[in-house]
Amino acid sequence: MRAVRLQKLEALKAAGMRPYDDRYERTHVLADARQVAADQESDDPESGRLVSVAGRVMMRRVFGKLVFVHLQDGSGRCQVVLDAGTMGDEAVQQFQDFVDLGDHVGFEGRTARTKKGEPSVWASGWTFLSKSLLPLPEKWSGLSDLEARQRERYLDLVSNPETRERFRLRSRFVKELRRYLDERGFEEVDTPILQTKVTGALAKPFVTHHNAMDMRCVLRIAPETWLKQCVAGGMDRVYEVARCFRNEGMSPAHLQDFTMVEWYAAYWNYQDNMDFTEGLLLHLVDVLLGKREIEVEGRTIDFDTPWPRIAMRDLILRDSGIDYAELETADDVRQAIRDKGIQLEAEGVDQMSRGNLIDQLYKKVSRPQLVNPTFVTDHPIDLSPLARMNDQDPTRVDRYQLVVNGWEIINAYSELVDPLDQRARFEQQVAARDAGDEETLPLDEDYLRCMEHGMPPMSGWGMGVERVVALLTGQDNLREVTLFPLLKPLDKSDEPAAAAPAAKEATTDEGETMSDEHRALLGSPADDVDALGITPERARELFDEHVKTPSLRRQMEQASVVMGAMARKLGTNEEAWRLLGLLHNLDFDEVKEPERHCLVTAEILGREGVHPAGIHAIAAHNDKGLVATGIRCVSVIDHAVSAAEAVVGLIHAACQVLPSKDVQDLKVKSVRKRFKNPKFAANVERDLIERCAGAGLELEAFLALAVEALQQEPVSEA
RNA sequence: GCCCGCUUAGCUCAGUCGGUAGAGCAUCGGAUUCUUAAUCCGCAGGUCCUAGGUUCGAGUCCUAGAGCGGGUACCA
Repeated sequence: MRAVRLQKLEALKAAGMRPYDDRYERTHVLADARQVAADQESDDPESGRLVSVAGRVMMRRVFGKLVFVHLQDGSGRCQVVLDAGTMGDEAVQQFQDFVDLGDHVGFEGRTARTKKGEPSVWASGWTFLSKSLLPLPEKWSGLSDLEARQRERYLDLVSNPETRERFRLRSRFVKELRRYLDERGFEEVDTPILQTKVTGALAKPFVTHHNAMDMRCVLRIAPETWLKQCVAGGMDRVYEVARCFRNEGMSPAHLQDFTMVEWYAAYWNYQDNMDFTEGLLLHLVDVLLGKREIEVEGRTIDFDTPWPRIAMRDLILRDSGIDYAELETADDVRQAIRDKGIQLEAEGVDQMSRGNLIDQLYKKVSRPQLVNPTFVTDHPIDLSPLARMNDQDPTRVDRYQLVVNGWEIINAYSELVDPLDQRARFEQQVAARDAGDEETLPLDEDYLRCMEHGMPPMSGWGMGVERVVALLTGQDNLREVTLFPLLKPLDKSDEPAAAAPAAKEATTDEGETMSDEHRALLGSPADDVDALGITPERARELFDEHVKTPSLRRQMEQASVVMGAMARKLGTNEEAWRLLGLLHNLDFDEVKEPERHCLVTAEILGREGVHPAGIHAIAAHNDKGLVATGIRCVSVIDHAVSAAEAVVGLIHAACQVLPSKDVQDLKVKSVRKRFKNPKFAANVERDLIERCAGAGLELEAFLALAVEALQQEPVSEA
């Protein structure tokens, strides 16, 4: 079909037309042209307006020398009629010969109505604007495959009007929200997305690397603390439409890249906040929908105010019969939940803190029941490190969440502005982190300093834009209101797996020293791993258990340091790379046969559930034993492990010939010289070091990086 | 993470018990000056997601993998 269209493209060029024009002067958008045609007194083109319109050809019906075309632009659709009598045989014939569904075409003509009364433009001439080479989706069903609709959203937008409407509503929603806030004295600001600390929420961040500053950065998970600093600076009311990123599980109600609106207003508390919020959202619902009831998943949601305000304690008491105010410890709460026969699905219930248990209980028994907008207020203090403590009850905070249809739409509080209390809360967070809680806030001295300079009382909130828009448009999946959600690439050519078969092929006639079982253990290469699948603590235990020789221990620790430096340089997962360095020779003390070296490590790490790419990287560094059977360096990590493990040998040897034997006195230049001298430390495999190229580092830069890393983080032989 | 499901023509979808892979729309050729998912006649169009396996024979059965979706867990 594409070939046919390419032929047409050539043909129309040969006929002197331009397949891709640069502009077209429109007098009317299609919806307006159609309206003009509908409103005119006579059906007759003679009495119609002379107009020019443009759009995509969506449908065509041919009656010999009479052609009906449905044209679509951003405003809608309008029919265009071409007839030989008005336009001439040749122009109609050329249109027939050259134009396909999907092409963009401009028409001049007069507004009119057909004999059947359809408002139309009676064309007197047409202009080619853009040739399409690929066909549109089926005209009646449109594009329905969800994956295709996300990968090729433009086709979804062209062929499914309801999709177009949904995104139009999202756009209007944000515009109207801005207008509402602007009119009430809020200033819109922009705060950093790229930052050095995780602040403002409890979530795992995306980690990246700043090359010029050579430092770890994270993408923001919330703009909260920046906005409060704006208020401290005298911007009494601020807001931001903030793209935020959270590196957490995906679900219909969670995106990793999403839009949150936050605002803060000085001198308000959370009660003021609720009043304001009710007015704001009701206004948006009225303006955007023109009605206050909507249907989602067969349920009716009624936005009519006032919305109930229920304290979390009362809510849970109502729904489960448990009054957590009477339960002082986590164990008491756990017991009460068990006594009521309530089953919490969450993992780690046995270790959960009191606050977390209450939160889980709420999510289980109460939140799903909340269909109409409801303010859930007065949360336990330990889940709200940035919220103001309640004056009467120090175990809870002045906070609310707005829940609609079981979704948390808004999270708000009277902000904590007491620097001493804030510091204590941060310290609790740090303690929780030390106790193993992964999602805690780090102590933020910059923010505390701002607070110590004085912050006015204030209240504000964060609202998930996608969630609200999904609600208003009756969608149950946030991807339906995200134009281009993240999808895995389909193009297999750029995946590392494509390179692996080549390595396999090259070795078919070589010795088979490895069993299939072993081969299976060795994993598959990948440029990076999100998580190695082993904790640092466990890696250290394995290290202590298997590696006894002091020099080997030193060598592995140094390799770990170098791997860490490489990861920072390359912007990859530093922790995983460090662990690979630490574990790469795990079996060296225990395995005597060189060809079995790494296989035992692979077995051990396989049992520990280590990421296959990591096992592959370690296995690939024993080129003496395993290269014959096909395990060789393919990915970035593979090359990095080899280069790191070899370079520490060279550096150690170079240190030994220094008078002080101290790495601090080692010069990069001398390491470079030693490298070039094959007689120096002859058993250090230079070709392994050169694998740094495969990790994207030039030799000289890599040597410097390794030396500096070991100087900054010396490893003693103990 | 774990569990379940889906993947067939450009699009929307059938495909029986394991026995020559189908329809509609779109495309291509033909008829048609008032259609509204036009109609009528005809042609063409396939990596049945990928790789293995079982079988005389696999879209169909088995194994592994990929993409997507759903559920569940995690998630201010």
